[in-house]
Amino acid sequence: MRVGELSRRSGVSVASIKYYLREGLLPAGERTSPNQASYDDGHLRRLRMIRALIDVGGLSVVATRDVLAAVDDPDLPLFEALGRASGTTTAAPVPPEEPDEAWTAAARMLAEHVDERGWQVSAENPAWHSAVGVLATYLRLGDGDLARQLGLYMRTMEEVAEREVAAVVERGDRARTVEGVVVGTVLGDTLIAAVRRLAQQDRSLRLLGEAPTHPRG
Amino acid sequence: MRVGELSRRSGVSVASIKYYLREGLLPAGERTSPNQASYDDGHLRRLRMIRALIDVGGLSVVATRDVLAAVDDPDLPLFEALGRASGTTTAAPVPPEEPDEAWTAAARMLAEHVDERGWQVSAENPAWHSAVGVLATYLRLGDGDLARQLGLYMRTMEEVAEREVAAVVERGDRARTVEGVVVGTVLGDTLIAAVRRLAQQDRSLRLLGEAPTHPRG
DNA sequence: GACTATGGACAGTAGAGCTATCCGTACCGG
DNA sequence: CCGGTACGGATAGCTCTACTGTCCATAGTC
Repeated sequence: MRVGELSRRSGVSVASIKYYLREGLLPAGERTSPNQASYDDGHLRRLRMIRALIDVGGLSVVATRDVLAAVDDPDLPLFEALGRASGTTTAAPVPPEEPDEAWTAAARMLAEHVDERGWQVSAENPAWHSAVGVLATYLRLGDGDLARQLGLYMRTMEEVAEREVAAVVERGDRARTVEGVVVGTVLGDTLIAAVRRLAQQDRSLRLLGEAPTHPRG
Repeated sequence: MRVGELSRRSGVSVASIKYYLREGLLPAGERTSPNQASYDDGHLRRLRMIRALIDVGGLSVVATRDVLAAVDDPDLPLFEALGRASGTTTAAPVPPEEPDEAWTAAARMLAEHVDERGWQVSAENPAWHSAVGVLATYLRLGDGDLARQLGLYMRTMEEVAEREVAAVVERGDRARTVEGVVVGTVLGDTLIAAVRRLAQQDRSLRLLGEAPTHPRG
């Protein structure tokens, strides 16, 4: 198919498709003549992924390109590719330019919890810095209430990750698997956040007795 | 204190403070003369919250303003204020302009799970649309793997919310409580996402036997 | 052969989030 | 009370992101 059809079928404007091609998010089409090209279902698929990562996952164009590059690299271990999606989540706090008191305390706290659960994680995992940064921010803001929930979050996310990884193991095709994992990881953040809000509304209703303004349905 | 000290103590430039004042994120200082004002620890606190919500929580300036307005409104029920923070998370997918097949299927799926767990949530909760949007996106992208994890996410988030709400119940001061809840909710998303990444690395290591490139320490 | 579509290059745009400048007044040390 | 710095308020400007529009020469299409 040509670019017009790709645009119609994906709902993405031709101008934007050209932009994604320029920025390296979308591979070039197959040349049919020195200045003509044709695209296939792979391009359509990729385009839909791009929009999902940007619109739903909230990634920037650059972050999306990097994630997709990791997906495309067949030499990258599966969860290394996933790791590339790590640094791409919602705003990572400032890097440890000069670790202040809060940062140090936060790092110690995380390390203790991780050791306690026996997790094997690398310090290079951007998620590590991200977690420490959030913890440090919360400590700076006052009481360590969020910090006290860290154990809870780790316990529940361990179960979540266990099942997510298990679901991946029983697969064949590497390319499709990686795609699914990356999308699941990035979109999963948004889904989990939304589900958390729903759960909070339900629980607050039960525990605080506050009535919802409009029942669903 | 005057604006210079506020700037020094918060690490936010005077220009940015003026900007936040203009945009209504930060209340005006107390007038000491027709064109002079003084700020207190409340302003400093608020300023730190603003930076946390923007830098760590990833909220936009406008979203931050709205969340803070809800925090300041003493008539708003506690978890109604929290609900205001809902629409502010990472990128909500397109509103249901014209509910296509995927959207309808996603909505049905969510409704079934919610009914199954007996959650009481309102359709006005922006998190509802957000969840449906993510689910629909995943369905459009291909297999419904993420969708199959929905039950897992709901089960685990129910436990998380249960404990978060319980932690809030045992409090007194409304203003501080709301602040803590909002910060905990928004920053919690980032923390949970980071912890999920760490857990995924650990579990993938155990289940897939992929060695981390650099062990922590 | 007229007409539309295309690839490629590049300039332009809109919005977000600041940042800089200016002005007239206020505070502060000497 | 005088010079210098700080302040508040208003407005203009800047940087970055994510497109969008225009142009041109060539390709495909009826």
